[in-house]
Amino acid sequence: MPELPEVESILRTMRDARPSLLGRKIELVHVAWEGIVSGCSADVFQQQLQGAVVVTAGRHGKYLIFGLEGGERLQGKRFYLVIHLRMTGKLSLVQASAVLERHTRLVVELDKNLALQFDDPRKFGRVWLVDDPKEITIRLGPDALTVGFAEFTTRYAMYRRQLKPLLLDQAFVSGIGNIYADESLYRAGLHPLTNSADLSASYIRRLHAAVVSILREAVDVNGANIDGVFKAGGFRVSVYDREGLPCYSCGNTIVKIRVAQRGTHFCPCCQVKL
DNA sequence: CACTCTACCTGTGCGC
DNA sequence: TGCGCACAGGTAGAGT
Repeated sequence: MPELPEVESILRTMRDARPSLLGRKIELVHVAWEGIVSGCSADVFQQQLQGAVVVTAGRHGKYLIFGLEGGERLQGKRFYLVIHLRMTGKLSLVQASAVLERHTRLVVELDKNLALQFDDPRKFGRVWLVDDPKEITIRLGPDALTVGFAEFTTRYAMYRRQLKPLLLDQAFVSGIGNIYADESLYRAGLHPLTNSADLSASYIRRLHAAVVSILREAVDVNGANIDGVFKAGGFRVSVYDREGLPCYSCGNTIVKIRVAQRGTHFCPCCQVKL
């Protein structure tokens, strides 16, 4: 269940660790399951990737964005490989000789005897080739890890809806998933069913601070966790998946409800409905 | 705009 | 032990 911190962790591994994905030339592309490719056919995807060099690596919300140059697509012009891991996707930089796993959907073979391998048991993950990453990110709000208070407030004012689905809405702010939505609301002391229009300015500030601090802390502990076992990484959850267990703060029992078809966990004592 | 529901998928873990 | 089924959740899209 990669959310923003897990994707950031993968990005840092690919970009900053040795060996790095940056500078690698794509030699061969093997699409093991065609449904993974969005926006063009698997054949076109393979042809256009082959020969290109990875020159940049970035992220917006839960989307990984790799800049490419060379190859057969629009000679001389940079283009982009965009990857979304959705629920169960796992991306790793492996030795080219690595044995495919049962749920390997895509292998991008690189020079230096490396390969980028995309495993995904549930086939929810997707990859795109685009001329401009905005084709994907135009629909997304600002990245939740770095969004400032002013922009957060401006965008917040565009909606009046329950806080839980608002936080999950990638058009509002991008990168928050079910786990960190619940954790952010707990830290902010806000009930998930509270309507966004009912928050005072100080509560909006508190919500922003909660979101950003939770994500930063999660990024920090995942950064220490290099071997690709993610889930919630080293982050210690306070409410998520803790139904029936005592709240760390007040000792009352954590409750689970369904909000917008999602499991939603909160402390009925610490989280007030305004 | 807000909301609800469905589809996409398969591994897991429960009740019986 | 095994069967059936609800459940997990990110996103798109359709419908109210």
